[in-house]
Amino acid sequence: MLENKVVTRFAPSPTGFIHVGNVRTALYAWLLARKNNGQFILRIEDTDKVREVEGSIEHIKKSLKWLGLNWDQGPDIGGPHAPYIQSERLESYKKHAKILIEKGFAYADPYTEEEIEKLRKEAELEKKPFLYREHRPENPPAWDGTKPLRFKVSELKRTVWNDLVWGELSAGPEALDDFVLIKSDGYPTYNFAHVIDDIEMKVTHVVRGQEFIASTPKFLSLYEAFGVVPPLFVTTPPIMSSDGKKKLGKRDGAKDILDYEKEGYLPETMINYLTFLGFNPGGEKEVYSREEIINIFDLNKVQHSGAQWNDDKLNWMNKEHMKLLPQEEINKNILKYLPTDKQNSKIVPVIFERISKWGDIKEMVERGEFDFFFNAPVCAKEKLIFKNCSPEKISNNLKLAIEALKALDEKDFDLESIKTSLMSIANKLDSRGELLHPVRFALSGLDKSPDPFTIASILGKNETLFRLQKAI
RNA sequence: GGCCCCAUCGUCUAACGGUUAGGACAGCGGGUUUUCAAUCCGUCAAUCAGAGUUCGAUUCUCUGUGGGGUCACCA
Repeated sequence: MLENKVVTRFAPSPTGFIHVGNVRTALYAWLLARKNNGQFILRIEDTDKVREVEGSIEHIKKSLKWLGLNWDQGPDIGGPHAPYIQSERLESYKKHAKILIEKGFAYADPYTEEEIEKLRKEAELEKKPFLYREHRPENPPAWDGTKPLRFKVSELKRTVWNDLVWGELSAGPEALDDFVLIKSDGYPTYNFAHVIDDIEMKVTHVVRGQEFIASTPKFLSLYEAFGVVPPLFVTTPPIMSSDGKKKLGKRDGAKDILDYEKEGYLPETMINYLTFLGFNPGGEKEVYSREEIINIFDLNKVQHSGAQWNDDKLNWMNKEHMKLLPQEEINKNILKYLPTDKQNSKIVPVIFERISKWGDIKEMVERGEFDFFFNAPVCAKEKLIFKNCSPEKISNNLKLAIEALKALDEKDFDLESIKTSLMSIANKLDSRGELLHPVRFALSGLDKSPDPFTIASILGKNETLFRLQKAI
């Protein structure tokens, strides 16, 4: 029973942050595990000590936690196949390397890096693909750990395998070569380590990006050498950058996933958006909760081609998810992004309808878009004028507004009453703007602002009358 | 360049071989309570090309074209 459980993993290398491309692969692996009540493993692939970046592991864990991609086995929490950090599993790789040597599937590489580079250049000049196995040494030295250990391809054949997303895939014999298993520094290569780990950790579904399709024949030849049935492969399509048509990567400006948290996107949005970038369950619904996504997720409906990243759609989707939040949650978040001197709960609804992510509030505050709620604006005279009305007419209209508003009781000074009151005057004019524009501008001092009724209801009776009077 | 993969509106995508090729984002136009935002309504917009199979092809086959991936002691 337990043996049939779906086991997936996310295996990042600690070379910095993870971006949306990495996250989506992790997400699909997580969804697959959750959908099948399986196990999701977090494994750290730190076999390249040169590229390793301090603090990456914590940063990656923080990213996954923010997104809610919880793992069942991994660093810190452990599990039946601990440790989950490759640099702590070197003994295991060594053990498996020896098995391969004994079986005649591995040998020490006697060449220096320079010599190999030379052979590679020669092949390039002849316009032939470089294959190490064509230069395989006849009598390789015993492996003492100081030379790279290479896999020995035994059978050159066409490799055919099945992928749960793409269906049947294949590659010719040129995809098979004597690749390095253990580097001269003693660390295993990705090609070797991840296969050993996947075997030992009983991973059933290897979810990975399509950049690994080309090297799959190598992985399969390794499984074969060990006499182990390979796991199922689940290959995800790439996410393309929004401008060009390149696969999104750090070099093309892919952002740290935690930047999206800083900008005020909801984790639910990222999950929803990323799932649907390369997957669609059919139907017209697009906004889904995390639980709904787990239910509808289906490998058969994963796309095969790359999908361009689109910030507009992401923003739209984030707004949709924000609308689903309970009111208290919205209030709390908006107040969190407002400086202490501007934390007026009355302006919360006004702010909410103008943002698509919490971080927008910060920018609006920086642009001073809310200052008029707290300090009376200085109004340029000519801007009070609506179209080609005379100053006298505007002044007179403002007086009418003041009288009408004065008539309202302080307790009734709410949005509806103000609107009714002012509209009854405005409707009698040639154009409503002759009244509404100057009132709005007198209250806000801005070309773009909320409507006059809303502003007045927030400012309150006294302040509203004061500003209108001042404008006259 | 070799090998592998992919191809529907600008973008993300839907469509048992039979639909006026649908939806969403963006764009554009309009309504609502001046403007902006929000919201509602409307609108523009696609099957890469050419053969073949078929009564019928977005869908199946082949070729071409275009795009992507990969060819490390990186993962």
